[in-house]
Amino acid sequence: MIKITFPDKVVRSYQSGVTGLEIAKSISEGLARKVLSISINGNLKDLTMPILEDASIKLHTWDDPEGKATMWHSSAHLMAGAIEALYPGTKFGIGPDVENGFYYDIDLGGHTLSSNDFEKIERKMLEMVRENQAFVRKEVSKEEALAYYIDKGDEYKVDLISDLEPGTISFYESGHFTDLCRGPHLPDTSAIKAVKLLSIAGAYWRGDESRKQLTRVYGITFPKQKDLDEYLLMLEEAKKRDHRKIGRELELFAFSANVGLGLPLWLPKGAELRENLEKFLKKVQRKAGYLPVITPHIGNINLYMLSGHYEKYGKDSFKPISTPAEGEEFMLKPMNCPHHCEIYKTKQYSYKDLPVRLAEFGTVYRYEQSGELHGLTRVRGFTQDDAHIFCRPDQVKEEFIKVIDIVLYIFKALDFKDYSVQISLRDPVLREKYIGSDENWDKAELAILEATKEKGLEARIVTGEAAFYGPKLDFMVKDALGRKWQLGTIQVDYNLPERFELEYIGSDNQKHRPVMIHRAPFGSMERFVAVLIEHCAGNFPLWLAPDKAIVLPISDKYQNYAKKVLNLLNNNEIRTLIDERSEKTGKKIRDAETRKIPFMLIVGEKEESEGTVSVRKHGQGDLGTFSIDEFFKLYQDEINIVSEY
RNA sequence: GCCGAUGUAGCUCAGGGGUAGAGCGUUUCCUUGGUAAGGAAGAGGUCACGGGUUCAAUUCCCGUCAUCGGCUCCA
Repeated sequence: MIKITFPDKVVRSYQSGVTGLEIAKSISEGLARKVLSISINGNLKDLTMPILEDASIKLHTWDDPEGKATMWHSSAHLMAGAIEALYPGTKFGIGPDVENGFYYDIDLGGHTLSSNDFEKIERKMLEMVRENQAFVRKEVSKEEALAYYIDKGDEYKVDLISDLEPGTISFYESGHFTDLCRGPHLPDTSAIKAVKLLSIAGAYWRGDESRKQLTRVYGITFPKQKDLDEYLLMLEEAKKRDHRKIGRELELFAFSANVGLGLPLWLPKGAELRENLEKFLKKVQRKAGYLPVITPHIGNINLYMLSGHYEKYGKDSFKPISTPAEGEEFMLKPMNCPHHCEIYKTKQYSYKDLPVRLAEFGTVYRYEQSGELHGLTRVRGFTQDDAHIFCRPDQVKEEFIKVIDIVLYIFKALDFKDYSVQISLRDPVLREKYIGSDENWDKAELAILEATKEKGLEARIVTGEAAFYGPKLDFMVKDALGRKWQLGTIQVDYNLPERFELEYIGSDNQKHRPVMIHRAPFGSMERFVAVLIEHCAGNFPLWLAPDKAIVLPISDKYQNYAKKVLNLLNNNEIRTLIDERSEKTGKKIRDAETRKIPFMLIVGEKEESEGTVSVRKHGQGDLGTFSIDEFFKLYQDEINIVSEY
């Protein structure tokens, strides 16, 4: 007998060799029907795996991330089996579960697959589900595994196995399909009730652009048809929050082929929104001791050669601009850092002067690959809410923490709760990707790790994602469809100060090198606004909304009074519109609601005679009648909701 | 840049080898109405662009461009 400990600390005895499925059955038949996989001592395993020793377990159902993962991983095998049956000779790369479903990378030889083929594959998958195929684990030696795939002619699997340590390798067999796989899997396909293939894409083998491109098929499965229906409905709803759609509907921004790809045009309402955000951050930065600077949109090519940016990114930039002077070339500014370094160099600093914090809403231009452009989130011309902090080595941690505080304050003010934090360090192998000494890199990375720890931030550490001059701390927020975008970024840099020979005079009367912190709490105005739009679905908080109110006269007879109200509000810095059309009030309200204008002020005979307005709040309905002064108070109370930094 | 899909009015979309439709929006007129759509008439299209097949192409084929979903990249 062995002792099995459940998550609630209850301990029960079972025969040695009992399986997760048998344990589930011993609890209830209902659980046995729902259970998908098991964690044994914290390791995710097959339900059919015999448990031979005392263990702590947790049974996973669809309600757990682990249960979903098992279901989707098995579904990837199911799909691969269906594709192999339909397209014999297909070679298989990898097929993991992902956040929403699964994919499989396949090589169909000369055949091409398109979304028109999805239905056929889905039908085949469901057919295989009805056969109730079991997932059977087999363990073989590395040699046997290699022999199997060499014989099958699947070079991708051979490639994968070759990288594995010698020893036992597991295969999973379901129906006629056998796959190299660590597992775990469902006991059989019976839990899979609804199948939907979602999209098709090219994906480079092992994520390497120089290697062959495989066909990646994305899909998702559910234990109930209803769950699939709900998921598809959720996707439809998410599309309604798309910033590109709302940006057009609310007249915030646009693109023009004549102006150029990825070069956003900020329309009047979008510009107002952006300025509100800029004003907000400028106020915060003024309090935090930042000094505004302004630098040109172009810079001599030598500046970027000095910084190292040209060597690293020159070929991916807009081409240099030639001038009438022989051999003279300028670049469109791809980043602000070198300019700010030059500003630092215009005077001599004492250690007592540091830190110096230079801030600029700096517009930069980067020639992003055409396939990468995406609404406002990935563009070729954008404005960074940039600043560079030049400080003494002993000030790095404190300054870094202060920047984290600004980022967190902004996220709080905008109600961004669902963000993740990532620490990007250098790749210790590909040393040539970076400039500067290992000693400086170690110092910079340590500073970030310490500051993050001190702030209690739960950060994911990723090696190889650092900028070429220093490690980063990034704040990522998801868009409506769950795609992660990097917004706020903070970077520690010991290298550019060396390249630019930046100095300050220390208390020892000697020259010392300052440390530079690059930081942009929004990241860029474009991307931040995009994510903000998707976050609030265009229903901006009052302090950000481009237009605050609209006056709706009930009929033409009250136009004069309506205009009086309009002027009164506009003269009091409340951006207000008026709807003078000869339309019914219901229509005017409907249109104002659609335009997501925070306040609707309805005026008719009653209001004119009393000198009042009837207030309707966007999304909330009628608030009743207010004198103008009462409305001002209502407005001020709401606009002051943002707490002070 | 690469893979796949898509491209018809300002927007959302239908149609289909015989040169084009709806709703919303817009314009004009009527209507002067109290909390999410009043009525009528009109204007608006090189059916993305360039080739090819055909008596005839917006429709079929090829190419280009753009957009969308991914991959790669992201200072």
